[in-house]
Amino acid sequence: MSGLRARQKADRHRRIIEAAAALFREAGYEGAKIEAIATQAEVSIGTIYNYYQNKGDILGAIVSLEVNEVLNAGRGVVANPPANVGDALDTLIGIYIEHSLHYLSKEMWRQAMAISTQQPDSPFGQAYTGLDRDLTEQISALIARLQEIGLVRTDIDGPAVGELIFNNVNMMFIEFVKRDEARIPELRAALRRQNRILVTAIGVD
Amino acid sequence: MSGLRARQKADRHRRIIEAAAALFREAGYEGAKIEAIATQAEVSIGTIYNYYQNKGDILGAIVSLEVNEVLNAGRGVVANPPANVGDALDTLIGIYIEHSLHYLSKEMWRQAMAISTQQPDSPFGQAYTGLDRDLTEQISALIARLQEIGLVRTDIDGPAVGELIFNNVNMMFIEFVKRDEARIPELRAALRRQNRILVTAIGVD
DNA sequence: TTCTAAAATTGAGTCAATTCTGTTTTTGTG
DNA sequence: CACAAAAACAGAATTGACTCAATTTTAGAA
Repeated sequence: MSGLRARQKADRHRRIIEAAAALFREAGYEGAKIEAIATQAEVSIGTIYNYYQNKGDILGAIVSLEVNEVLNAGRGVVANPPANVGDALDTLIGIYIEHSLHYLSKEMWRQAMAISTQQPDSPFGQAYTGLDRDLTEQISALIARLQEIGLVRTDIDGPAVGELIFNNVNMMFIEFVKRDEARIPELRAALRRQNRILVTAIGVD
Repeated sequence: MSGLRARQKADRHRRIIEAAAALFREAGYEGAKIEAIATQAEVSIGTIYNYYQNKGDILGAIVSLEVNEVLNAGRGVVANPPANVGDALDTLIGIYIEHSLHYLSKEMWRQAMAISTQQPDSPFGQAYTGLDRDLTEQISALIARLQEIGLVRTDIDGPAVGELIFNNVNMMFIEFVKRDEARIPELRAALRRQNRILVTAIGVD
């Protein structure tokens, strides 16, 4: 049977993640001591390190859950985009931004981003890079879809536009999480203003 | 006299920075122990923490030196840009990128970027945000200059274009320092390809 | 059921950043 | 030239992430 051991393992994974997520929210990333996570998850410190390479990887697991939800929500927009380039971009980006603080606080995002640049080769660092790539591709897919529909000129460099847009969104999002007082509506407005330039450049006349 | 104390202070600052810069390069950021920096700078551990709030701030001081050099070098291009929008952008961005690894290794950049997102309110975090803003403004200034010369349409949103370009450059640079095997020529080529879209959008016909 | 190898768990111990408190140096005043 | 207050220094003590050797649990063969 692959039963007992596998079940216990999955259960411990879940308990660790839940305990960590709760403590990260309550006490912040640094404030959540490994010992406290271990106690709350009812495992020992050593066990946590058997499941995750380091504290950052625990946060990484939580971030992946969130970003994958965002990607999923984005699929709907790519399949059925609003009939206008500006609105299409705004809708997709809006989904990214509105979902982003569902499970993760700004402080958790800051930590996650920091770890992913600090240790790009760690499991989490690579996963994070992969998620960024998936998001970029989703934007590129939207551009391609808009080309099919005839809303975007077919002679533009789609992938390059996708990268440009994602990089800008990502950087704006980084600045957003760096300032606790920054608000979502202002972020979206700034992005619309920036994207307007691209919309006129790539839209059919 | 405000002499002795101030002179010793400046001297200690310099010794700490020099020791840290040398050790960061040799051993990497994590590998450079505070104790070793203290020994090499001929001060005690406590004194280092009297001068800098934490290890990250020491790195921050070094990064500021580098970025300020880059900004300085950029001024020349803004004052006298090449007579072509694509080349002007490429020249300014080229200066940024080529200077970037002069004093700082990729590993040091990664750490610096990580710390600036992790602790946006620390002295270094704020300084880093300020440097980013200065770079954005320099790009916007170049756009404005190109508008004066008549190379860029005057009906476009200059500041928004500046932000868009800088955010993209910055994000590409982050990805560049995250991969040790990434090379400068490829980075610059990718940026040219992305900027081409904007160049056609904002250039006069 | 009993036994053995493999897998998983445990928590005391290690290591390095940061803090804290007592000591020394500098300054400026009488 | 003392001397007291302020500033700076020193390094031992603290703290918390992470390691590792010893122990416990599980799987499955006999």
